[in-house]
Amino acid sequence: MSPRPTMEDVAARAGVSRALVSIVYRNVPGASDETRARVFAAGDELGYRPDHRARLLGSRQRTRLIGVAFDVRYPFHGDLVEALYPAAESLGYSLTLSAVTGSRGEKAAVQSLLDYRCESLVLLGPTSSPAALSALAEAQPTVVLARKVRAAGVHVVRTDDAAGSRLAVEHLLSLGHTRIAHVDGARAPGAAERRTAYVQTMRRAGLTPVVIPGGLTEAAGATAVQELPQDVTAVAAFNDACAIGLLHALRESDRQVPEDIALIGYDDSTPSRLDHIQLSTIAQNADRLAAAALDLATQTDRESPQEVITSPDLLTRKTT
Amino acid sequence: MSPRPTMEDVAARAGVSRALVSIVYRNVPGASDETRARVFAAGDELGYRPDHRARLLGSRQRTRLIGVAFDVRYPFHGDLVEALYPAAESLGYSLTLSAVTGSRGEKAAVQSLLDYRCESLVLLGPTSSPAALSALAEAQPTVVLARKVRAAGVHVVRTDDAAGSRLAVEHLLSLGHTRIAHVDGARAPGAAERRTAYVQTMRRAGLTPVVIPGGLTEAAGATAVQELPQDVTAVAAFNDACAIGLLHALRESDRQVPEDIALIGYDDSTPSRLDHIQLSTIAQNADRLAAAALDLATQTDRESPQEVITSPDLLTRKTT
DNA sequence: CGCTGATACTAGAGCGCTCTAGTCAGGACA
DNA sequence: TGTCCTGACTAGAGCGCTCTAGTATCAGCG
Repeated sequence: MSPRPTMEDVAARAGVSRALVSIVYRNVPGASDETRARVFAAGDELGYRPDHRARLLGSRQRTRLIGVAFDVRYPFHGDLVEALYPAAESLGYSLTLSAVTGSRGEKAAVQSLLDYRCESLVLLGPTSSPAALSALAEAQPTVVLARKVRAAGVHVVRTDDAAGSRLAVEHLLSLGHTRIAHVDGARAPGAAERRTAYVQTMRRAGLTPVVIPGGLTEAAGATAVQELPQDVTAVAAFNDACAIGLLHALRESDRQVPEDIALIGYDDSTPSRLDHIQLSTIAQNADRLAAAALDLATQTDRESPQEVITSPDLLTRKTT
Repeated sequence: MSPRPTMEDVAARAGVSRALVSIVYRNVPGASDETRARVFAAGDELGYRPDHRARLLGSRQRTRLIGVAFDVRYPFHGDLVEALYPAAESLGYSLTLSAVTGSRGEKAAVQSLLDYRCESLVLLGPTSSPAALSALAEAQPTVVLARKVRAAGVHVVRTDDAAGSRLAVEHLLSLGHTRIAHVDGARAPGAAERRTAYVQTMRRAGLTPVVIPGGLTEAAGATAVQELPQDVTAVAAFNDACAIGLLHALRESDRQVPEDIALIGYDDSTPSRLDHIQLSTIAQNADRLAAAALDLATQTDRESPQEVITSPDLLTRKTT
């Protein structure tokens, strides 16, 4: 295993100084096109790649590194990470990931990001206290993605729960439904907003809201079916899991979806896409969220922590 | 934003040299207990954390850094990453992650790991060619996790598909089934091994194997139901998706699972755990895989690339 | 002919660590 | 007294870069 070539090696081979190689590889002005080509050729021949660590160490102020903490257990975090990469690249930043797992807490994940001296932090659905988040924000720009929090100095990017709920109800209304129930998410984050938006949208349409206590699990959805008034023709559920529970309970009691009852979920989770489920749902737009998060993360003006709220999208599948 | 404290700051505050602070923080011999305590106290007061980048740069040969490339789209990769963290820690290594996404290929992911000068590479279910993998293995120990490949110099850690298939069939046999069919995975990776093991296990039990062409999607499973002989009382499917397709098609044709037909999948995927599915399945043991992968990754003797095959576990839920 | 101002390039310090090769004090021993 | 440890600590080079402050060369110009 021969040691990897360094700038020195490339410089020697190209017959220039180390500094010039640096100039060429950083793509900054100060070298002729001819020399650039020669340096790159030498680098390629040696299989040279700049050492990221040394590069970061050397660059005085800006590391152009953004730390991302995500939870491996949430598929949606995967979608966000996927969207964050190109967003970071287009801003000239690179990403370093740190996973939160069952056995590795958020604190450990964030700490390892800080050890890499990230310029800013993007935390996906963090569960830390507002105080802990504020403490992080003091040292570097910190963006909370996909969770609603109020913490001093912390930027927040999330989707508009009220708008999503409205979207779901309006979709059902546009399909001609008038007896629309909402199975709520109890005290889950976002449940209150979705419930309120449902009620308001119904009222605005001159209809009577019917809120049925639910929860964020399939079991909760299945139980809620028993509370469903007979005349209800459509249900907007708090989330996909709840909707799927409803779906199966309805099918078991021989009610056809969407013929007898239309059903819409919330989240666009993986199960919602299964062939035999094909749940209509509300999707958060990962690309928009990612772009907004990185915009805030790279914003140097640290005066005003911001809250960016993006609107979700309606995904009609086969249950409406 | 005051710059983060460095070793110099800690040294000054503790009244010792920078080198001694290094000794203390690396937890190596060469400092008295009393001084250790004083240095740590000074560090804590300043909120000092060693700079990971500088640490890696400075340490001549060994970076004790393992690069992990995973695909954000596979929940199982999340399980593996989760298992890798503690495994790495117990060996005194740290992990750096790089995600493969729809828009970010394996090559880019691996390249960024190499830019961090990882000592070795662990690739989760890589799709690169054996030649490309071999090329990587020339520069540093490379472990392919959860994919069967033959590439020169590359370590492979995977679960034993044949054993898993055998486990599934033996489970059905132990339940008293004798007419057991296998819905296969066509040309999917692992399908041949699982099919062969099924056939052998059946023959060894003196039974006639029934292999039905399937695939790795729900649709494939649903279609396979039509090919199912009437007298079959149990099915071992290629994977969970296929089994779930079977499950729904069976239910639609009013056949009860497990009463009329028992069903077992393979993978322990998220949908298999859903309340109304509760699919019995074969699970890969992430902890064992992770431990074996890191064992190989940190093995300095590079003479013999190894293949470690761990055995999977049977998970009985409600379909058998 | 010197002066200005590019452009192309280089020397060398410095980033925050690790690590080798020390120094220094004190104790054991002859 | 001198020699040889040993344990505690330090000086300083070096890791592979970046970046400031240069130098060298040349064209243009009065």
